[in-house]
Amino acid sequence: MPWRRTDDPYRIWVSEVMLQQTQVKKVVDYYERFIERFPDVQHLAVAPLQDVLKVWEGLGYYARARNLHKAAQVIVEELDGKIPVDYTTFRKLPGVGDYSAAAVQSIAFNVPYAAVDGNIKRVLARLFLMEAPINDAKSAKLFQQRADELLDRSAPGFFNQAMMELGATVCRPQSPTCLVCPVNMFCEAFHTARQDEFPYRRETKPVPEHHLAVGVIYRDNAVLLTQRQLDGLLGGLWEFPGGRLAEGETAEAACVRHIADVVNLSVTNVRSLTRVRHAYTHFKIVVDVFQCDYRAGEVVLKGPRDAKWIEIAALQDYPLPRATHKFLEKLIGE
DNA sequence: AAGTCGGGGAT
DNA sequence: ATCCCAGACTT
Repeated sequence: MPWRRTDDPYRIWVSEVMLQQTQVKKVVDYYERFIERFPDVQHLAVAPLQDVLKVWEGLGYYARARNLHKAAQVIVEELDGKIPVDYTTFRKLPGVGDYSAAAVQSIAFNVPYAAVDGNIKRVLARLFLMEAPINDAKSAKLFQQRADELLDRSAPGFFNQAMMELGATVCRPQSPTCLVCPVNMFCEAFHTARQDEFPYRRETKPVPEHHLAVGVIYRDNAVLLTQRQLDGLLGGLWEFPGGRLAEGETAEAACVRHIADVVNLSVTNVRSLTRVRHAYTHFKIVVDVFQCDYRAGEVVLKGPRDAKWIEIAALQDYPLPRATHKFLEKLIGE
């Protein structure tokens, strides 16, 4: 991992933010490109948010990028441009929670805080037969206490990384390889052959599926792209206008209706392009994509933060959601 | 304490 | 299909 070969606290911080709820393999390329484009906290602080989102495009949880950007500005403006060597100060920065504060402070500065992430909770649950569900907020304090007790205060960064590495490679969710585990002699689950029962999890709820219709509106050689508000789902990313189907409504009718509602345009020659599916954390979507031609009206936004007519070739300059990328190729092929 | 917020690899 | 990932923030 490239962030293991540096002692630059900025780089270690960036890696820890990217690694939130994201697997190492996925992060590596994004990390390399991010560091190349924003090599230090000053470069990140002065960069336009759109540039940061473009580099983050496809990594998900875009609030991480917005918070990282904002935190960099706070560091430059209020903290002398240096990552604070202090847990409490660093923890106050936007996007820095208990885990990231402990990880960065311990790995970059050798400050003795125990990090607790998903991997470590699983390792602890098995080591001590902890029945607290690892996906329940009520369990957090218990796992933190166990981690605090176990922490090697002479080498906290090394210890935290070793615990996570153990969880990622040996003490895996399914089929842990206990026979080659370096700490199996300490593990209560292994001693009682109950490693497959742990960790406990609280039940998760089924996710609903929504049906959407969006329209690619052509006018001269351009199409209309709208930007989402900065807060909420996919904040700051660009997309084609559309929305959910009403009860009993056809996708085509919903497309025309939402275009009238969201950007105040009337369109004509509506033709179906394709259908894509995508899964978010709390719901799934089926999106019917239409192409259509501008007929009349002036763009007035209800919902989006901004809108622009752009040429198809310029789409690659904008941060777009994965669901949009799923039909972009068909659009360019036209 | 529960809900929101992406995307993809592993199984 | 389902799980779950080097979580943080809002309500």
